[in-house]
Amino acid sequence: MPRKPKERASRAATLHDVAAQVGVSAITVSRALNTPERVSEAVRERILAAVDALGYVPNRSARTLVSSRSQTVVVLIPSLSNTVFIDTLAGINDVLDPHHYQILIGNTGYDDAREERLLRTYLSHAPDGILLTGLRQSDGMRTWLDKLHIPVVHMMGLDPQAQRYCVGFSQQAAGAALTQHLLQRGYRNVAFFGARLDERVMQRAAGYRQALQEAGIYREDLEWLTPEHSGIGLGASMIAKALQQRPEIDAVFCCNDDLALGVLTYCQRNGIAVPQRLAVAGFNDLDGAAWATPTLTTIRTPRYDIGHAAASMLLDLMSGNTPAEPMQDLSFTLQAREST
Amino acid sequence: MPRKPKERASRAATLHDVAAQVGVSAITVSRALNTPERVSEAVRERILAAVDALGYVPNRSARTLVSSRSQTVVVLIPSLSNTVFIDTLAGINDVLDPHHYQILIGNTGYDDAREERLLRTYLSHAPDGILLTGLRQSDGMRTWLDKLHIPVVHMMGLDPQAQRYCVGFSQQAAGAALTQHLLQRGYRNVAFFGARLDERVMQRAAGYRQALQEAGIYREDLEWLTPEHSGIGLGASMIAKALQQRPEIDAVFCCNDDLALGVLTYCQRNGIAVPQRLAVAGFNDLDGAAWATPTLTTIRTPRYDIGHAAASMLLDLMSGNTPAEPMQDLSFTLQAREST
DNA sequence: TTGTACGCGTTATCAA
DNA sequence: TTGATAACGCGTACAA
Repeated sequence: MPRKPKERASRAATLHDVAAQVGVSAITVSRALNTPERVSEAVRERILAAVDALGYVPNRSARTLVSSRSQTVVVLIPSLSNTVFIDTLAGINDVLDPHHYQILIGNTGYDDAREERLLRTYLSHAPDGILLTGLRQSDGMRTWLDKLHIPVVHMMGLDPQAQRYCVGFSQQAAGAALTQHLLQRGYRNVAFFGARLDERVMQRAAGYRQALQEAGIYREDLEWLTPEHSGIGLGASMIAKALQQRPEIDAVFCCNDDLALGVLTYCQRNGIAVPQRLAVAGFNDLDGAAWATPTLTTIRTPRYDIGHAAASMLLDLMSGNTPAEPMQDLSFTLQAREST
Repeated sequence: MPRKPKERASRAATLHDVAAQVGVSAITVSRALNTPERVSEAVRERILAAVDALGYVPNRSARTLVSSRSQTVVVLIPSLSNTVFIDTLAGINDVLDPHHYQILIGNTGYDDAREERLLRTYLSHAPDGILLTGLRQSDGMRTWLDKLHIPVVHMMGLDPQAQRYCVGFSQQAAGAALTQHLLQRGYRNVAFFGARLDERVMQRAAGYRQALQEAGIYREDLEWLTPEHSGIGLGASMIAKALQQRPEIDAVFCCNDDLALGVLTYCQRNGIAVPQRLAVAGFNDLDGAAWATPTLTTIRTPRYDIGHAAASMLLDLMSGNTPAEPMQDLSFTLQAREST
């Protein structure tokens, strides 16, 4: 049955509206917009004029429905207020934007249940690909993902079994490297401050333990772990408590720079000499680390590159290719500064 | 003609697949998921089991297409690495999430052309509502928006003509208030540091000028404006240059806290006494302001509340209601601390 | 409570 | 270069 145009109050213009105005068929308008070279220049110009005049905007839902390609990538990250993931997003965007992929950002809030809920919701957009943070997704998520045959790349960490596509670096190796640096500098009572205790923090803690155990001086009672959200204030209160409970500590490995900046502030306000009385190290090398007083020793993480490489790998997978290397280790750099 | 199911390799499960498995019609499955109370419990349970077994995920495109409601809201912000907008997003999310609206985040990068491009792209999702940052959208954007009859709420600033829906506070009044605070403290040669020079920064500058002009001591040559991106490093280099060019300045109004923290760092490293030799003030009251040495005087901005209120207003508009108050002034607070 | 018929706006396919 | 036709997967309207 031929289409009979409905007389609704004022709906958005469609391809048919543009086609009617120009006096061509809808498919010609579609081609004028998507494959302009396949439409004569005269017609094309009249079509583009009509598109402007009517304020026509293509309807992505219709396109997705019929072409079964959404040109959409879902990215799940734990937090929007953490520079690390924003930098990663920038890398992702720089790769996908030129290819006209839309990015749907999901903020999991470091919450596994929420991550699973978000994923299910976002799957309804029929994304062409998915980028996930970390590798500790629940079995439920794995099941959904396996059924849908949508390419997935994991960011930040590495898969010990190398069974999934992933781009990142060894958080544990980085934790060990930073701890060894402290040991080399002569510190013996090295504390570890961990907040939020997500996958990556716990891997850094594992690296810390490993290095101290190898040196034969690991002590469980020099670890302060809290599920609280990280922040400068938290770092300040943690060092206050730690110095009271274990005054012998002479160095602190903070699981991120925010905590470390809090420790530095506390030391400055309380006349604790850094790095003489206490060495302080952070993780990530945020903007503030190089500007702190004293400047902060930390681990520089390749987060922009991780986003960039993960998106590139995903692009490859979405084109039906198999990446040569399913696991990319982008490594890290020890940034030694005044605080140690 | 009745639908004939295609035999494709392995597509995602559809309502029909679930229906076939259970032995009911597709519409019954649809009802079981959307209005469960209208389906008998026995059938519903079998349907839910089949949904799980098949890994069925509803197709949003199809739903949007047929119902002409996308349950989607587009939010355009200038930057993801600025805490201000992340906090705003949190407020938006807390309102829209419970109503099952999806948020599409567009990052304009403080670029008007990019904002317009992004908007056009995102309009293809047929959003039910739009949240924009600021009020300086191009004429092109206004035209598109007017044609589509999609509710729009502007965030952060206020419309002088009160012709558009907006939630924010007067950036100019805040700039004036902070400047008056410096004058009250006895500072006379008050400099202004502006970076990136977006709409809001220029309004703060206008407030700064207004206050100094009212005091009869405005000097054009104490303004340092740069289109560069803001940052701690930039603040440090700006104060270095300013002190060299105009050694008489005794206070600095930085257009945001990042610049101000850079100024503080520079002063600390160069033995410049704050606030005795130089007063320093920022804008926004970020986490670091209260932890700086000395603590930083700044303007606390209600950014979470702005997001919350803007989303609430949009929700109202999307339901077809007309908000009682089209313009909400959420005001600001002067946070006086040690640096002044 | 359940089902049938139809169309949402677009593109793939095939034909002219 | 252009067009006719048929889907894509779902919800609305109506019927049983």
